[in-house]
Amino acid sequence: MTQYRPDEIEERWQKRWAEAKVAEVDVAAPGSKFYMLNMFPYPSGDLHVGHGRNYILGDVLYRFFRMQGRVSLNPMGWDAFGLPAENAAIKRGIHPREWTLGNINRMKEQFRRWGILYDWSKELASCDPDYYRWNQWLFLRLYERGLAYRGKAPVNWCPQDRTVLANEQVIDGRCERCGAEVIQKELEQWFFRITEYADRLDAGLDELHEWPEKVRAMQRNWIGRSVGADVEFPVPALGHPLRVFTTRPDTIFGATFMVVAPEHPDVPALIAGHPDRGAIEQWIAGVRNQSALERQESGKEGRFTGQSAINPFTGNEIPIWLGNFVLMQYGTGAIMSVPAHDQRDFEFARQYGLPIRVVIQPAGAEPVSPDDLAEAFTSKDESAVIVDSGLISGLPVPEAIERISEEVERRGIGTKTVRYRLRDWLISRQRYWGTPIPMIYCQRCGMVPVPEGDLPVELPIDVPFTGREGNPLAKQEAFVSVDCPSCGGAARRETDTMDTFVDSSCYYARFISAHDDTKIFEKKLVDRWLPVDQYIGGIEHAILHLLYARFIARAMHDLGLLAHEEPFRRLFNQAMITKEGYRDPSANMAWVPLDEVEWRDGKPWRGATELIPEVGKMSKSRFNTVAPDDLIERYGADTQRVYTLFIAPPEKEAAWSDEGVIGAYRFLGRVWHLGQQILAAAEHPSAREAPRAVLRKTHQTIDAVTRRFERFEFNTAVSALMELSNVLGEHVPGHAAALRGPYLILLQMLHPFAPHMTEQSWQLFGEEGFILTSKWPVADPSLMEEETVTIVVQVNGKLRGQIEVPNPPAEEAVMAAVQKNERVQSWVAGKQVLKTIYVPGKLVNVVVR
RNA sequence: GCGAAAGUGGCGGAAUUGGCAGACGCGCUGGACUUAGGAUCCAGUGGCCCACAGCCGUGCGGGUUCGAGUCCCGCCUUUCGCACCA
Repeated sequence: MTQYRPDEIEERWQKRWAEAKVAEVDVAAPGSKFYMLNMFPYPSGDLHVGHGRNYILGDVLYRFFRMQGRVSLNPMGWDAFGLPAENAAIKRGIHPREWTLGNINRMKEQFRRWGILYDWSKELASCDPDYYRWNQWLFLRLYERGLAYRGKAPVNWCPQDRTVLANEQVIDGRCERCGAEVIQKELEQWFFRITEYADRLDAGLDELHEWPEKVRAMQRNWIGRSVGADVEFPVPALGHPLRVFTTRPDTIFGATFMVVAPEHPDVPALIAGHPDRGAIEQWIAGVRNQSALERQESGKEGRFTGQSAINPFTGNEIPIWLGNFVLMQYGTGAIMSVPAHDQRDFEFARQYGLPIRVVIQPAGAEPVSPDDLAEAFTSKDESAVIVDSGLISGLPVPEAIERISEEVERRGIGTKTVRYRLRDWLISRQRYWGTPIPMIYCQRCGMVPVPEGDLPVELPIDVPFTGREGNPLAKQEAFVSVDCPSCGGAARRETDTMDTFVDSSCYYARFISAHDDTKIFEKKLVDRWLPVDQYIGGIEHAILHLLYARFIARAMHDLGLLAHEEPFRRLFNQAMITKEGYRDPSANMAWVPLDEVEWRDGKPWRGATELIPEVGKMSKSRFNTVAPDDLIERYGADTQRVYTLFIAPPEKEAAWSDEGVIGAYRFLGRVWHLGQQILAAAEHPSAREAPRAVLRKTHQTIDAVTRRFERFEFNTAVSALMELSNVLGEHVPGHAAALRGPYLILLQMLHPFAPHMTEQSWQLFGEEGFILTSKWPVADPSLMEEETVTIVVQVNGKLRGQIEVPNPPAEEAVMAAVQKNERVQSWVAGKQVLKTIYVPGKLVNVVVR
C-alpha cells in the first residue's frame, strides 16, 4: 500500500496545470461567467501562511464555481508602485524596479506552490508602462471633465516620508504608513473631485446587499452625509453676513453666540479693531501650527473677536468668537452655537461664561433653568418639543426642522443644504516610484496636458536614490525639461506622481483587456465581465481602496467606458491569522525572536526576565511568522489549504497552531488510504450497492457542503467531509468495493480544498480527464430513503413511545401513526392535538391541550 | 461618547425555521504496533459521581413556551470601527 506523499505529487500536478494552462480563459467564450478576484497585492516579498488564507480562499471558490460549469476568471496582478520599494532602494541600494520585480517572482512561485490557479496570461503590474499609460490616459479624461484639478489647499504632510497624504491615510493624526505625526501645510496639489460623487457613492451603498454591513457602515460614516440648512447671520461690522451650516435649524432661537474657525477668511476683518489684536493673531498662528492631533488634545479654546452678529430670528446681538474646535474644512467654517442643545457648544459656553438659552424640552416637562443643566439636551425625536421659539414653539423637533427650514428659504437668508464629510481626494505624491502625472507647465501657455499620443510619460529608470533631498524625479533634468506641446517653447514637466490608490482603482477592469495597447478596455467585454462577482481582500481596505474604486468606476461610467457603476458585486473580508509569540516586558522591542527564547522550569525566559506569552498578527517584526516552505515540504500544500480553511470561519481571526496542522494532514492521509482500499477492491466482481447509511451520509454531505460553500462556512464544509470519510472508513471492512461511488464523490467535494491530492487519486485509479471539468455532484434524495424510519414520540415534552412511519416521514403520515399507536394514543386521548414537530430522523413532538 | 459585532468544554469551533448542546478537529488519558516515537492506528474525553442511575451545565438576572445556546426585557464583559464633522 502506498503512503500519502504530498511531496511527490504536488510538484507534478503544479507543473501539469501550468503546462496545460488550465486557468487561462477566453473572455469571449460563451457561458455563464464568474469573475473571482483577490485584491492584487503589494509585492513586498515573502508570503507567510497568514497571507495564504486570502489567496487559498479565493482559489477554493474559483475551483468550486469552475466545477459548477461557470466560465470562470481568476486573474492576478501587482500593485507594484509605492513607498517601500523606494525606501528599500535608499536603504540597500537596489533600484525599486529590481526590488519589486524580484519580489513578484518570489510571490508567483509561492502561489504556484500553494496550488493556486491564476490566469497568468492576463497578469499586470502597475509599475509597467503598458499599465500606467492607461492611468495617465484616464487622468487626462478626468482633467478634461474637471474631475482632476490642481489647487492650493491645506494638506496633510508627513515629515518622515516627505510627502503629502490623503485624508484617508491619516490615522489619529499620524501617518498611516510610518506613524509620524502629520502636520498641516499649504501646498499646490492635484486632486480628484470625489466630492462631486458623494451623493451617488452614498446612495449606491444601499444597493450593495452582498457587502458586509460593517464595510457599508464605515463608508457611509466616511462620506458623512448630513442634511441641514445654511443660514446667514448679519454682521454689522463686516458689511456682509456670516454663513453657518447647521443640522439643527430648529434650535436657532437658542443660538446665543457664534464661533468661527481661526482660518476663516473673515477673521482679519473681524479682529481688525480689537484692542488686543496682536495677542489674538499670535493665538491664531499657534492654532494653525498645531498638528491635527495636538489641536484635538489641547481641548476647546477660544478668543472673543469683539464683534457681534444678529440672530435673524430673535433679533438679538450675539458675540462672535474664534474657536479651535471649529474646522474650516467642514461646512462653512463658522457655526451658530446653541449651548443648551449641543454638547460642544455647552462646554464652550460654560468655559467662557457665555449665555445659555433653553429652546427644547422633553414633551410635558417642567421648564428648565439654563443654570441647572448638567449637559446639553440633544434629543431630536418626536418626544422633544420646541419652546420659546416664536413660530415653531410647541412643535416636536422633526416638524420644527421642516418648518424653520422653509421659513429660512422664504426669507431668503439661507437654504436647505446637504453637506458631506468627504473631501476631495489628494492624489499628488512627491515621490519617485509612482505613475508620473502627465502635465506640463509652460511659462507662456500655463498648464498643458500631455497629448494622448505622447503617452506613456515614462518614469526614468536611471535615477540616484540618496534619500535626502525629496523627490528624485525633480532633479532629473532630462525628464523635467520638455518642449511645450502647445507652443513648442521651453517647459517643465510635473514631477509629482500619483497616489498608488489610483493604480488600484481600475485594474479589475483592465484584466479583461490586459494587453490591449490601443484602448483602456474593450467595452463589450468589460460590460460582460463586470461587476466582479466575488471580491476578496482585507478589511483594511474598507474605506480607501473600495471607496476610490467605486468613485473611479462611476467616473468611467460617465465617460462612457463602462456600463456598470458598482465594480464589486459581492465583497468578502477575510480576517488575519495570528500566532502566539513572546514579549519581553523589560525591553523596548515588544516581541522576542523565537530562537532567543530559553526555557527554565517550563517557562520562557530571556536574560533574567520571564517572557509573557502573547498572540498577535503574524509579521516579520514580531518574529512570529510561519514560512510556508517548511510546512509544504513536510505536509504538503494541500494540508496547509485544508487547515487554513478548517481553522475558523474565514471572517474571524484565527490563531495558527502547529499541532492543528497535523489534524488536516491526518485527514488527507486517511482519505488517501480509503482510496487505496476502496478503489483496489472495486475491481472484484463482488461489488454491490453501498450500505444505506453510507448513501444517506453521502447525500447529506453533498447537501451540506454545497450550502456551506454558498455561506462561506468552509470550516464546517471541511468537517462535513471529515464526517463522510469517517463513515466510509467504518464500512470499509466487508463493503470496500461498494464504496467506490461515494468515495469518488467525496474526492470531488474535497477537490477545491486539496486539489493536488484529489487529482492524483483520480488519475491513479483510472478515471479519465481532469476533475476540474466535471460538475459538482447533485444529490438524489431517493437514494437516502429507508422504507420506514423509527421515531420517538414526545407528548408535551415527555417521552411517550416509538412509532414506525414511512420514509420520508410526511406530517400527515406521522399524525396517522400517532393516532394508530395505542401506547402513544393513550397519552393523546381526549385532548386536542395542536401540532406535531418532526425532528429529522429522530423524534416527533406531539403538542396537545 | 456614537456605531457594529460577539460571549458555548483545556483550545479552535458545531448546532436550517425554537426540537437529543458540544458535530469536526486539536490537546489530553489509556492501549496497539515499534530499537525508538514529536509517525501511524484503536478506544475514551463538558462538570459532579468509584461506576450505573441521577443531577448540573451555552456571560449574569428575569420572561415567553410542552421545549430556549437560539425569541423578548434588563444588566455585565470583550473586540472592532468612527470620533470636536456643527
